[in-house]
Amino acid sequence: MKIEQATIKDIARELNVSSSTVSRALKDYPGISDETKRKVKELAKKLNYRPNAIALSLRKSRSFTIGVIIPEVVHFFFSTVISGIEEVAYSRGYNVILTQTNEKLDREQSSIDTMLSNQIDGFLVSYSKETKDFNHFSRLLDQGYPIVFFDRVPEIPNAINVMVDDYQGAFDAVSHLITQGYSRIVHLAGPKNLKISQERERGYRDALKNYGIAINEELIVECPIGTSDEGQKITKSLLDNLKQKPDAFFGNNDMAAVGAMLACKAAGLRVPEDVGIVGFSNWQFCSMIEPSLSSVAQPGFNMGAKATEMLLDIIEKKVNPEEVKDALTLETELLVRKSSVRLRG
Amino acid sequence: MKIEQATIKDIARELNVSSSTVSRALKDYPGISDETKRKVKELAKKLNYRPNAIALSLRKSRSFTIGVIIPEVVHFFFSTVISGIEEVAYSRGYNVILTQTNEKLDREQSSIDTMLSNQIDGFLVSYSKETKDFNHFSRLLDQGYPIVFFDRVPEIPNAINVMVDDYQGAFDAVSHLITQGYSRIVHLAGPKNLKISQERERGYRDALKNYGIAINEELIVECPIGTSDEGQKITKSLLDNLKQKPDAFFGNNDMAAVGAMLACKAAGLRVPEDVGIVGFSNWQFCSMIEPSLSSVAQPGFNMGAKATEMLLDIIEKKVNPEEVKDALTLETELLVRKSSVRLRG
DNA sequence: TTTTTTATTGCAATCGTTTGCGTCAACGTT
DNA sequence: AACGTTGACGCAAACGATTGCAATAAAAAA
Repeated sequence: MKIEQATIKDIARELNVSSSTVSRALKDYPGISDETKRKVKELAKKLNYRPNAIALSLRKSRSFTIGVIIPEVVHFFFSTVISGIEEVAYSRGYNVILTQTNEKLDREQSSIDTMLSNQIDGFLVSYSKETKDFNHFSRLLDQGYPIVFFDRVPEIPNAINVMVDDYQGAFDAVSHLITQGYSRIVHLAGPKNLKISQERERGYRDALKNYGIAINEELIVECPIGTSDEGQKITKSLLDNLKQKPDAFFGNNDMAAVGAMLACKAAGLRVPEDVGIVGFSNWQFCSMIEPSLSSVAQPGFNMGAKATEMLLDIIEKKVNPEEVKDALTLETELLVRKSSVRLRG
Repeated sequence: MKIEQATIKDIARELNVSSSTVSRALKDYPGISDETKRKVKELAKKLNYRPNAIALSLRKSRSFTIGVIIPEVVHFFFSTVISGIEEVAYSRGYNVILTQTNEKLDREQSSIDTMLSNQIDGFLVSYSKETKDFNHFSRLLDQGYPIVFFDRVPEIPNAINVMVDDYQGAFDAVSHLITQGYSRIVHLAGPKNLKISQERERGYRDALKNYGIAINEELIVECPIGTSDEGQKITKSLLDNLKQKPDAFFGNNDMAAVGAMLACKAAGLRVPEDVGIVGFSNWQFCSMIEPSLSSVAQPGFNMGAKATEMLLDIIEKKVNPEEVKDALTLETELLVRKSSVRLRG
């Protein structure tokens, strides 16, 4: 049988005082004699008293819990973000309740509902690929619920967004490929409705423009799923069908880039001599494959940490959400490895 | 300003009935007139009423929340486990609150404390590498708290454990290497205090014995950290120092195995012709590297799902913890890829 | 018409904690 | 001796929902 936790009432009864006294004694409120405080604390320790956070939540209409909504846990980038969130939340005394949407809108909706029921103090969200309409978030914002979006951020009024500089990251990656002498650069793009995909594509285009290279729309291919299989198939079909063979691939993510690498190898092309490849996200495996994959590192941990700091600051009213800059952009870092270097520095 | 949620009282006041009536009407209790039910439900919908789960928790001493304690989120295997946990918990109407210990015992302790404060209904835990003593868990079990351990499971009375058959997985992997003609097989072992490490080592030893190969203790090396860097360094020093060069590596995990692969390549050895390599866990990158890495697949999602099913069954008293088998072992699957095949099938 | 039944609803306690306000005795001041 | 202070504590309401036990009125039975 489950042994119930000792409560303030138990302590009060045992000591023949009122619960108010016990409560105040435990918190070192003035107006309680040292003698009483001593006795209360002693008994509390002996009974292994633990305040009931649920009762506290009810009283204060605060739960010291934040809700995290992400597309998928099994995703290196998101798992690093979670790690950052967890660290900050823990150190500031908050709990994290987590749900993954599996990229489904209805899961997103219902997760929000149960979190609201659970009186969470704020949301941290990266929305699903299915989400094209943001009314469910706007409504929450209007009602004054603190929300901080990260990575996948919506363009709606009053939203507070933490993201990486996808544009710059892509721009850097493609510029790097160009300076390495690659010029017919394929972009394995992401889903068009995600702002991050748009930004990365924009960075790709601008880098080409910047070096005076004409943009060939045939070289921009959407990879909606984002697996290495998909990248492999798409790359193969490009290699088979394009008259002008491409000589480099910039992947919207690392999985697609690896797919491209495998397809190139299978086609007898050497990486990086014949084909240069750069990915995005810097998954752990980038440095473990042969040749090692250059990639744009996103500061996942940092993003989670920053987003959480910001959310908690808003919750604790340390900052006014109206006054906070509506977007915080974190720097990416291009990690140049073997897959994209054919000139000696 | 945050707009407060409508409560039962709000509905009651508006309709000039008591809160009891509203409560019963909402739940279709008998003894409430259809007319009243209609009006209550209508207004509830209009006010966007959402039951306050906190109040409910307080009343019922149940929170419909389970606590998950894991070493690290950023770990492919654990993230798949989380995914499985999340799925089952969600579908059965439970919330998941998550903490990572970062392999620290004190984090483990304090996570348990805050979870207890939050009246969670049960624990799902995979303990930290620092944990050598299980009193904090035994105490909880004695008090009747439902706990299900997964992957890293303790050997304490009454514990309910879900694990993979590490022994068999290791046995299969090493047997496979032997039948491929490798015989001087190194085992890059895990931390000695983890049962999973012990089991994998036992599988390694028994496989060798089974084929009549003498066990050379020099070939069993502990890799306490478990990164690819560590694996690489250790492998290099083995290659440099052993008189009898090893011809295969069985890694306690994939990272160590990849490290071994890189070190071998760096030493001019060919994989799999000169050296065979098998890892453990089947991380995503296994199929993306060259040569692709053979590995023992652990059913992470399934493990998370099973453990959660079991925990919720206990919580909901669908099963009696005394009667449940104290251990559930899931099958592993050896995925043979290029890194360990030098004989044609 | 009186009594019994039935349908519908309200009261109040409960879960554990906090907190504004009141109480009461002991003490100090003039 | 009468008064004001002060120190130490208790009462009771509140947070939101549930639920056993009345309570009330209307309908049915006698």
